[in-house]
Amino acid sequence: MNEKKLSRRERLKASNYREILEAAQELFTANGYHNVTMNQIAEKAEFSIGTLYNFFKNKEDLYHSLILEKLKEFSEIQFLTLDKDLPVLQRIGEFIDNAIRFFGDHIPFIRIFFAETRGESHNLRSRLRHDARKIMNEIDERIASVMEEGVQKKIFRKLDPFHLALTLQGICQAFLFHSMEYPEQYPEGLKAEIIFNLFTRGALADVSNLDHAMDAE
Amino acid sequence: MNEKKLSRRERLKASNYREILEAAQELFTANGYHNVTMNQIAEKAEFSIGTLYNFFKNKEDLYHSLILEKLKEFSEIQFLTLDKDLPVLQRIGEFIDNAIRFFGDHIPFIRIFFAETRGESHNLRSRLRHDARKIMNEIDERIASVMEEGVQKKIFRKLDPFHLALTLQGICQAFLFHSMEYPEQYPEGLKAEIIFNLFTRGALADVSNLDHAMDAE
Amino acid sequence: MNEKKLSRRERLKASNYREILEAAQELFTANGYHNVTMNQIAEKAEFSIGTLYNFFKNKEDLYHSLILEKLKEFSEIQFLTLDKDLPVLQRIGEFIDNAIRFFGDHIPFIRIFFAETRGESHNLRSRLRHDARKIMNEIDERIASVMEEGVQKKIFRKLDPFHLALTLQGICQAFLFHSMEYPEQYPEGLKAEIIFNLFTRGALADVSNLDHAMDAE
Amino acid sequence: MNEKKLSRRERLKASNYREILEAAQELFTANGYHNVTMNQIAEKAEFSIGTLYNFFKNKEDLYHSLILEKLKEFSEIQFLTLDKDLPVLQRIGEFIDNAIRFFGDHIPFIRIFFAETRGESHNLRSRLRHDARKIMNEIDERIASVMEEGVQKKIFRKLDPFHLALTLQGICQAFLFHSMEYPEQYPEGLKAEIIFNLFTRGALADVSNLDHAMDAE
DNA sequence: AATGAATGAGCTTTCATTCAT
DNA sequence: CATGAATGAAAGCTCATTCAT
Repeated sequence: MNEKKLSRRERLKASNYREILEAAQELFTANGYHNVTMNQIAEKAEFSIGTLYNFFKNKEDLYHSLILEKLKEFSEIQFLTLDKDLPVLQRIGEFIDNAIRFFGDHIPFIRIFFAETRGESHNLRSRLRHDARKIMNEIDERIASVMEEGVQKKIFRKLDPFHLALTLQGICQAFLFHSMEYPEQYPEGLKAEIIFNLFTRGALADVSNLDHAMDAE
Repeated sequence: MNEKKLSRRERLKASNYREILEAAQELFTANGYHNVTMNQIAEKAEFSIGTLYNFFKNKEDLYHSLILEKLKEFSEIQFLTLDKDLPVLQRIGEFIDNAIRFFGDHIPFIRIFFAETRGESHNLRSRLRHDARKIMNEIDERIASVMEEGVQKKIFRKLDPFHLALTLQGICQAFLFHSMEYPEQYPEGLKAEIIFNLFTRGALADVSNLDHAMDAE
Repeated sequence: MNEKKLSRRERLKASNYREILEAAQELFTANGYHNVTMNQIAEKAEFSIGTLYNFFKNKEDLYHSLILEKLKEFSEIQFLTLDKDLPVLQRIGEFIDNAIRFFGDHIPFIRIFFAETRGESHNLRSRLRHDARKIMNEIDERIASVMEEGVQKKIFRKLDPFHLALTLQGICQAFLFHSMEYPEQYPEGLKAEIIFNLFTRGALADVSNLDHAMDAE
Repeated sequence: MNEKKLSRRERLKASNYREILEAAQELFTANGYHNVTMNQIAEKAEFSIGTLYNFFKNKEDLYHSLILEKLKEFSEIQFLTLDKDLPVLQRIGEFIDNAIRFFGDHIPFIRIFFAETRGESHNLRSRLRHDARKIMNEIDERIASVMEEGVQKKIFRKLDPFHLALTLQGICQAFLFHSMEYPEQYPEGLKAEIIFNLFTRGALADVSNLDHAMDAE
């Protein structure tokens, strides 16, 4: 009984925490970190400012928590996929699927996400940078190990597995960004096969003929 | 004589303009838009604040001018290359070279650049977003037309040329970002051949065998 | 039985009261009124904030209670001494002893004490000011009456007894403050004799020669 | 002409600086540091808040400047007096006069002054503490050297000159405080002779008879 | 009684921008 | 044109206090 009571309080607290983060996410993704005030978040979450500061040390901390939470969610999904007992190429196909689906569901978030892990992020936010990078690296490393598996099984060419991982991530992100900026060009959604095809087979029509293609036309 | 005088004035004006932009660039790349004050820029450029406001309507305008200037510089370099009278693959090779070199020379700028073209950039800066995206699109379109040329010449597989352009850009950026975050992994600089190789030939060892590879291992 | 229960409760209550005040004293003396939060006091006292507000109307009230408690303690000690059946000069000697000992035991408290009875203490705290001053005045008056006794017994010169009281207090406080700021100059503790000597005999070597001393050297 | 122009600007600036400090002094002395807001000071000084922050780094800095300015003023007056080519006792007499007059003119300031040099002053204000104490110490040392002169000239008893200095300061301050709290008791102002008399001659009627007085009555 | 999450008025401080000189 | 002191809206954050449990 006592436990139940405690649990209810804790559940309430956790629920409030989530509500604040959700309100913050909406505002941050819509306006960017610097263009959102704590008052706005409080208002949207229907709490007082003081309550925000009971949950988070400061604005940075709130932001930090928000980004890392989403990133971890993404990371867990991808780890589950990459760890599956499936052929290498199928795992990679699923990885691409996941990326498209996850960011499709969080399209506006992708911007804030990249603003943090790639773009402007300085001074005080260096810890976030560090933490976010760590998670991203873990994902990259995990893809790389799948790539290595592919190389050893002679499915992939004998290339640096990490380079393969970067390539996959790069193509995914380029398509994601473009579909985000011009959603009208992808009426039925971004197709994972396109990315998969480009990643696996490359651009060339006739690989055996590369030298010739380079010199003369 | 009058003309000379005006010309001298104009040269001076242009030089002051450049000095302000340079001071701003250093500060913005080091600290990010929101963490740089107009006073700091004025101080670094050795002008008074009032003078900054004679050159630029406001802080946004200054930032806007700075980003677009750099972006145009990059765009011009790439257009010159893509317009050259060279085989398709060589133009693409040079394009990769240019990207690596340009961002290598402006490494800290790359962050602010992507913050604008990809990540957080909102509200008031929507015009900058629009303008920057326009330039980026022009580059993408120009690459796409080169890709199309490659497809028509049967050098490239029969794929959407714009998808090929996105793929190339994606791989370039993935490597650039990674080399920026972990410069120690690229002691002799990022190699254009790696990117070229991955873009053109893809990951697979034996393309003819794809179906088999997907199903069983 | 009922009485016993109540009594136990009351004892508990009184003990809690004391614990809160002690925690508050440590924090206030270390950081000053404005730099201590009710939360800090609650934490240090190992109670919840709510409990603090069951004992004290508000922060002012807590502070008020704390200061007056200490002041009364001091006052009681000095009254006991000044009321003793001893020669005037011995009572004064003991008074000095007490002052040194009391503030020696409560060195950090002396600061907060003087901040209240002398320095900054305004607006809302005017009642505390009034109450504290009342106690201090009672002490001063009591010393003055001892001084008057001394004057009547021709031990002291025919001076205003209250002036004598002020003089004694002034010398005591000057030495106390100095020893507080520079404790290293008083390795064996502040000596009551020094104060006693200065108070009773003054600075002059040859009192009869005062006029001469003033004019020529 | 150019010089005149500059001078006018500088004079204006200095005058604004003084106006802000004066407004601050009035408010601080009336309400204490923590009960005065920067907005109030700005309003009273008839400037915007921003202007306050052009003159002072922050609230602490403003306060710091104010206290030290007054303290230096007092210090200079007393140094001039103590350095005069006059008999020791006359210099001390003038010192007392000065103290009474200075604090008489700045009666409300005395409170804030002692709150700083004696009472509550913590954390961030430790530098002010240090600076203020330094000035006070310089005064004390200067008095002590005058006292030493008096001892060497056999005007004063063979006592520690610094103790004599402390005694003088203590008596002065006790009277000042009391006259501040109960101004109605000093209709014609505090008399310097009283302090001088008590300091020089002490309380005892018959010094030669001290031992007897201590034991019996 | 005891708790501690929620409150929100009110504080200090920043900084883009203006404009008289 | 150049200057830079003055501006003041608006931000982040604190903390005494309340009250449902």
